[in-house]
Formats: sequence, C-alpha cells, structure tokens
Amino acid sequence: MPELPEVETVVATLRPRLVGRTLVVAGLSRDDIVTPSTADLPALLAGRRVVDVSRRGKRIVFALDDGCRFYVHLGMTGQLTVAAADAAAPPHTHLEIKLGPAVPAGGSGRGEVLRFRDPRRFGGVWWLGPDEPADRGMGPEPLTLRPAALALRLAGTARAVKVALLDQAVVAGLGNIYVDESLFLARIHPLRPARGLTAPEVGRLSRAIKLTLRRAIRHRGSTLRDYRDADGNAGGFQSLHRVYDRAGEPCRACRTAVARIVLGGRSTHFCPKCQEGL
DNA sequence: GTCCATGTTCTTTA
DNA sequence: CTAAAGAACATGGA
Repeated sequence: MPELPEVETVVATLRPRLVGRTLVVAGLSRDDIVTPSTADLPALLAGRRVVDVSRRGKRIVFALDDGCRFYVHLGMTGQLTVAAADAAAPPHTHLEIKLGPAVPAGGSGRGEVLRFRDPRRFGGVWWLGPDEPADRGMGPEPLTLRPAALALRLAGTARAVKVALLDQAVVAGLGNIYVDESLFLARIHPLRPARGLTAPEVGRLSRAIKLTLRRAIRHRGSTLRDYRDADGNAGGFQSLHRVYDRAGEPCRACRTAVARIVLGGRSTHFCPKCQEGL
C-alpha cells in the first residue's frame, strides 16, 4: 500500500525511533523475504547501530554504522512497525528485530522491536553491496523534478501517460492511487500517449503531481486496507481522493460519473468530462 | 466458486 | 533488437 506518501510517512515515524539504536535479529520466520538469498541477515545486523533511515522512491533505506546499507520495500501489504517487545506479533510477521537503547542516554523505549509483516509477501528486504546504489534503474524523485525534465522523460515513450507514470524508471514513487489523482487534477485523460502531451499539459501534470503528493503526505498517506505507519496509525488521505476507487460516483468537480477502465492491468479512474480529449 | 487489491518482474508478442 | 502487453507472484476480503 505504499506509494511515495505512505513510504514517506513510514520513514518519518520510523527515523526518530530507530536512529542511534542497535539491532539484533530476534526472529526471521521466512528467509525468502531477503534478497540476495545468501545475505545472512542475523549475522549482518548483529549489534549494528542505525545511522540513518531515508526514502528513495518507494524504498526505505537503512544505513548502518559499519557503512552497510539495506532497504525494505513494502510491496502491496507490507508493514514496518515499532512496538513493545511483549506485544503479540500479528500474523505474517516475517522478521522481528530487537532494538537496543539509544546511544547517548536516551533511555526511553527499552524492550521495543521493529517488525516487518507482509501477508502477500510482494515486499521484502534487499541487502546492498558496498558500492551498490539504492536506486539503480530508478527515475528521479517527483517532488523535485522540473517540468522540462518530466517532459523529456514522457517524450521517450508512446505508452499511455497513466502507464508511463506507473513506471518507476520514468518517475520514482508514484503508484496507482496517486497517478489517477494527479491526472485528474491536471485534467489529462489517462489514455493519452505520453509523448503526445503538450508543454502546457506537462506543466499542469508536474504541478498536479507535486500538489497531490504534498497533500497526501500532509494527511499521512492513504489507508485502503493494510497501510499503517511505524506507530501503527492509519493514514487520512483516502477520504480526499477525487477519483481513485470512486467509479460510478459523481465527479467532485462536475458531478459526471467517475469512469473505471483497465490500463496496464491496473484499474484506472477518471472523470470523462474533466479529463476529456483523447 | 469469482473477482479484485496501494507493486514489481519475468515472459511473450509485435 | 526493442518496446509494449500480459501473466505471474501470494494472500485475503467482498
């Protein structure tokens, strides 16, 4: 459930609870969530201190005090939460990491664990090699992408703009919800060929993407079913969706029924009137 | 039983 | 050879 705003929220809630703490793997019930499969997570993490937690695209990147790094991808149903060690682990908890006390004095939060659970197991942990970039093959961050650069990237493909925006190599971090919401705000039909957009349209799209993502981050992401931040809290943006998952309901701008089509194998929602012009 | 789901990657087709 | 389309992955809920 994690697109950029959700991952950003997880990182924001995770960082203050993890930076400076030491790690000890307490349970790895399914080692097939770790890539490469040769990475011995318990050995690699034992006693290491977390130096930083950051986001790149939809990846949550951990930096350790020995210079090693790994990232977690939440897939569709992944959750990364910090909880009291004596609280029962929910079903599908694949990895449990005991957190040591913070280094200077900290004190607060002994007996805590970092848990990774993921029923569908599309997510997992990726251990990075010494010089391996955390974002190989990944496009730029949409929040800092300039319109001219977006135009250039969209000009490189004939696919529908909706499909192109879902491609993490074009722009990193957008998913099905926020592409639909951004295209609605930009008043662009999802089936328009990416390379056919005019400069004004790309300008609108660029602004719409940034506005949509910032709003969603401010509301701590969208919870459709599984998404939770590191504290276990749901997001609040789902009630503000303009078109996503609103097929048949009136457009919030013009009252026309929101349409649903399938594009790139994903359900796609748009207003046939506000986003007309194929 | 059927269809659908916030994602990515591999395979097949054009 | 390359780009695009489609299937596959695993689980649960409606």
